[in-house]
Amino acid sequence: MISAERFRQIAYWADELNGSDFEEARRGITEKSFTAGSYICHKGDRLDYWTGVVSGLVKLSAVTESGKSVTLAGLRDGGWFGEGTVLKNEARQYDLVSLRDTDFALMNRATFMKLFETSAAFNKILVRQLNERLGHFIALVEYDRTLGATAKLARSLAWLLNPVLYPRASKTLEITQEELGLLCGLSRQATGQSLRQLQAARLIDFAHNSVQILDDAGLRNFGE
DNA sequence: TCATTAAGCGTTG
DNA sequence: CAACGCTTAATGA
Repeated sequence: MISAERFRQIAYWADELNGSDFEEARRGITEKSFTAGSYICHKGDRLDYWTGVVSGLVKLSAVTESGKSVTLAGLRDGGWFGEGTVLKNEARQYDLVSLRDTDFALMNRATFMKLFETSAAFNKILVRQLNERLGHFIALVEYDRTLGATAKLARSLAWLLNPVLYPRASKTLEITQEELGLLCGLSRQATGQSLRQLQAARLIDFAHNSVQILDDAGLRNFGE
């Protein structure tokens, strides 16, 4: 269980819930840490929690038939995920890997289902998240086939700044080029090169350990 | 063949 | 000391 203050810190949606729902949610959440490089879960595992990334960086990936790993999404601090899996009460369909030391907030399934069945505000939060993620996965279909390296990077960056999934996110990301490469399926040097291209196009700026987004619409539409 | 990558190394913040 | 840029040899479409 966590304090009300802590709850507000780690869940951007906390204050959308009314008093009793707020309490219900708060009581159902615990925190857990993972070190860099560890698997939070593999495909097929059960993970019966709605999960928030408090701090750190997480990769959501799948393994193709040919055996290579494909990243489906990156999750940064402030993001909440797994609502689809908890709702359907099924095993995870993807691998979840922490790219750095990461702290998670976990809402247990009983709490999640109770809120789902009784709280309109909670449903509103869920629908908003699911809808946004649907858009992400649709974009992903063309992503791998048609887009070049720089466009891939541009889309990944745009998603890490998604205002619905990360309403509190600043325009500056603290992330290394290697981590960024892991997230969008690029090597370190390809990532660096693409960053320079996006900078030349005035869509971003970057320095050691950080990327600043200057034009999110431009990033989303890059390469069209 | 041409493009991309992992590995190593010197430099930088 | 970790992150970055650059070179090189290997790899693969």
